[in-house]
Amino acid sequence: MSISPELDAFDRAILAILQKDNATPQRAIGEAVNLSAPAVQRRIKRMEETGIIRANVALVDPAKVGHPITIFVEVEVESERAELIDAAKRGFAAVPEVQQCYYVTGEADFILVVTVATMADYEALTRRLFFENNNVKRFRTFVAMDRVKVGLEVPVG
Amino acid sequence: MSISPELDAFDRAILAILQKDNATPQRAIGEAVNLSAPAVQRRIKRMEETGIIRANVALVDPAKVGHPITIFVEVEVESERAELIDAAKRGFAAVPEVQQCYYVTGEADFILVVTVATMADYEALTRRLFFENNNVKRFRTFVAMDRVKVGLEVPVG
DNA sequence: GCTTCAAATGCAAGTTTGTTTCGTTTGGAA
DNA sequence: TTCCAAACGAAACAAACTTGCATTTGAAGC
Repeated sequence: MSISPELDAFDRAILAILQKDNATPQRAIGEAVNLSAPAVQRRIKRMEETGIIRANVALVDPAKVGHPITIFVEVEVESERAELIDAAKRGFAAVPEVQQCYYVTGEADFILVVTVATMADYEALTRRLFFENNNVKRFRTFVAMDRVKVGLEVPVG
Repeated sequence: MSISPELDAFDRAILAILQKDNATPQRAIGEAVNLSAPAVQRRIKRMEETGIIRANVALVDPAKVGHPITIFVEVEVESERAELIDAAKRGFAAVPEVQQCYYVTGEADFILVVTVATMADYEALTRRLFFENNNVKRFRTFVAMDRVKVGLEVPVG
């Protein structure tokens, strides 16, 4: 499929702006990178089509919508049989409170980022996701006291 | 400061849409939630002003811009003196490759999410951030083999 | 029960932004 | 040098956002 569409300096400059604020008018982007608005528009469209831009989204402050608690969970599984791992991936990904889920090497198998309203909710979630799951050997919990830096920005410079 | 401006069902429905795609026309949002476009626009504006919506951004596929490797790092510090912790927070947050940084309870003090082009880059980063930092006692690395679910979406239902 | 007032709404006009068209330029390859 | 494909900018066009205004709604006070 994708013929790795080789980004030039214009594309990178545009991405840097859009990763900070994708509501920036194309005219303004154009002025910033020395390109006309249509040129900017065509490049953005192409990057969306090729999947370089995965999505355009609003970032919501979790605390202000009733989810003040962010938690990291390291999960260790019993068996790494492909079939069971896939099931675990699907299971974790399907839970809205699980914001992020990574399958990792090292002393754990999965790392989850979870957002909840109360510790009671987290406790209920652990029961559902871990205690009632035969393939989960053990898990470790890290509660965030400070979300020092939160984002999904990728350096493009 | 903010007198938590109490979200109603309309606001939540709008947020749910914007967290998936903030390029959705306000008219379309209006149809989905049974409100006129101006009403939608005013609610969005208010949520942006009150900080419920933190930002509007494009999500970029790291692999397609030359950062195919995502790594989690658990960092343990020597001293938890407020001054040193603050310095660590500032130091981590200032690094572009550090996409996320949380100060946590538990067996570690910080958890970082790092995005790099090569393991050599990561190795160089560890030298800079950890080995050359007297307050870092130890760190553990987890390399992501699969980014099962990646986002910052917060449940609002 | 009636009045009042603040907040939110919808419609319609006005403005900004996004998109398409089209002719031109640019950089390579034949 | 010629040719061709890709990308560009200016301008016309379409769509979306924004504002003003009159109306509705709901709760508090009389």
